[in-house]
Amino acid sequence: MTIQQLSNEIGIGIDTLRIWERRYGFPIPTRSARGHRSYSDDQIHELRIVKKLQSLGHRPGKIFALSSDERQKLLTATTEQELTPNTALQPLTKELSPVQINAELREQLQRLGLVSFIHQYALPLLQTLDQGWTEGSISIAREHLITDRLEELLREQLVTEQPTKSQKKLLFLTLSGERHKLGLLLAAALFHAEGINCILLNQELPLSEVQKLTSELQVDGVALSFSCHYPARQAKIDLASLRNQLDPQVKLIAGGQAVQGGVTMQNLTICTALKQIPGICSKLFT
Amino acid sequence: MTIQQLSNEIGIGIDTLRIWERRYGFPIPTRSARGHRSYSDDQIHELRIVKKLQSLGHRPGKIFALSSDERQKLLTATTEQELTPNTALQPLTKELSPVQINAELREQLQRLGLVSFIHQYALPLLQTLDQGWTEGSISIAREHLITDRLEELLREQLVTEQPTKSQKKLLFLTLSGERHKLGLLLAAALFHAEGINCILLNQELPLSEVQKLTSELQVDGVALSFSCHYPARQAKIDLASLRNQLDPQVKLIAGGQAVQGGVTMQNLTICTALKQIPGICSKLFT
DNA sequence: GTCATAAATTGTCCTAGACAAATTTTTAAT
DNA sequence: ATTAAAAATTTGTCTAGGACAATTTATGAC
Repeated sequence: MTIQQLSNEIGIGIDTLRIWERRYGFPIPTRSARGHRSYSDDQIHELRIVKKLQSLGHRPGKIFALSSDERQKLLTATTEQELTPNTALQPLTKELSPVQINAELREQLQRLGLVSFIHQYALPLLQTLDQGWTEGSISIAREHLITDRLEELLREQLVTEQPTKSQKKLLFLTLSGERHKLGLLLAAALFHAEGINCILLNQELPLSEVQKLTSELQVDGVALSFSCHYPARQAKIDLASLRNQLDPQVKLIAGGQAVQGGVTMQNLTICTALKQIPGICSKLFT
Repeated sequence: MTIQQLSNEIGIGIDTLRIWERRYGFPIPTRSARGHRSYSDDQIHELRIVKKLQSLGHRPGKIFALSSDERQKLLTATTEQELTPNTALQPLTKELSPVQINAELREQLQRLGLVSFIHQYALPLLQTLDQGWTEGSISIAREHLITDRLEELLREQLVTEQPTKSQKKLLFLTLSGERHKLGLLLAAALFHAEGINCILLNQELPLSEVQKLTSELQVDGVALSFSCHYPARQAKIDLASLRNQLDPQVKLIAGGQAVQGGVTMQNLTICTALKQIPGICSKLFT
């Protein structure tokens, strides 16, 4: 596997991969005849764990000082505590076909209602998938499959259930370079449950286009999500720029790991947890 | 705008941007205090046009030999001929709100049926959007918005209409690095119309995971899409590798610009146009 | 005209170095 | 001993210029 492919695959920059090799001596790939790097499956797997540990707050220096086994241990140690065991999820993560997955998800949604479904079912499910990947009991393919079905179901909710006659309209989007949209979707679903008219953009949008769209659609606010992969510094800059471009009356809401670290600004609402959404709603729109 | 952001935004590699500057003298960005490149809005717009021309088959050497105006002319000249004017589309591309766009799309779908909707409405619409962007009459934001609603509608069709009791199951996916999924979605919708049970993955999948998923889901075939942004060489390699990994009984179908250039292989079906889908269906599954 | 060979074009990789932002450690002061 | 400022370390992203294989175009022989 090429350095380019690897970078794409696990979401670590090419420059970063090279400098890790130079500084920490890992990963050291084999070289092709032309001297190009070629990574093994093992190295890819190791790097996934490294990436995971990093996003959990550990720094490269420490991560690379550990052996492969120690890393694995650290990973389970770090994630374990957060797990809320839920036996109801077991079948979903194991044997069901996509049709059955769909059926199961829909049934749970019916039973719990949208809000409880997200908090009591979807979030634990996502945690379990994560945990399962850590343990090696769930393949990436399966994780993607289930996440995909869940996304589909939630997206459907945004369209089909007509919101109550709230005049409030919110635009949900991610900026170019932010490929993680699940968090945004969950947030949108919860805002939807609060009676907000939610417009969710699946495509990533250049910063400069956001203003055009908000004025064209005459929305009352814009909600953005910045995952841990988005440079926190950049998120801050982007939000400031956006706040500047937008009409002061348009609310600006940001969520995701990259904005947890004390981004503060006039006229900007940071959403640190999905639980806050009802509160944010009533604060902004009443 | 940073070189990294620019690269993300328009889909041209960082190395490529630098070497274009070295070789062709464009774009030459201003430099920050530390010597880092900083691109202007004009340059970004120019580069979008360059990218477009390139994907239309023109080579960089020629593109960069032209002036800005000449490039614009060449672009309109190249795309113009393909346009099938359709006045019915006009309102959609101009003034409607997302809710109205949704309504309009749904009405057309109702009226035409899925297959005709795609051929007679969706494809011309996408062409018009493209054309509109070229002329500068449609913003990127609006293009994304409409594309997004269309995607949503089509994706819905795959779920809601239960396919007839065909035993045939097809998995539709894109490999890591392929971010364009619209073509795949259109194809899936047409296969769906042929009575195939279509499982569409929204997430990009590593090559190595595809085999696991096909065997786990026991699908009868896998369909992949490779847009013009995917390196054609790589697509060929990936397909060969995949064909090798998969059970010979599992059909392999590939589409998109990157596989138009004479990729041939045992037991691989190349789909060069959406019109071919009914034929492919009957050939593979009867 | 057709085919093989040579030349030009093009994108991606290479090395090695620099530096700012963020974080940690050390030092100084109360 | 706690806190604050200063120094050192860590980390990711940028820089430059070079190399080369894959592809496309031009040249020449038949």
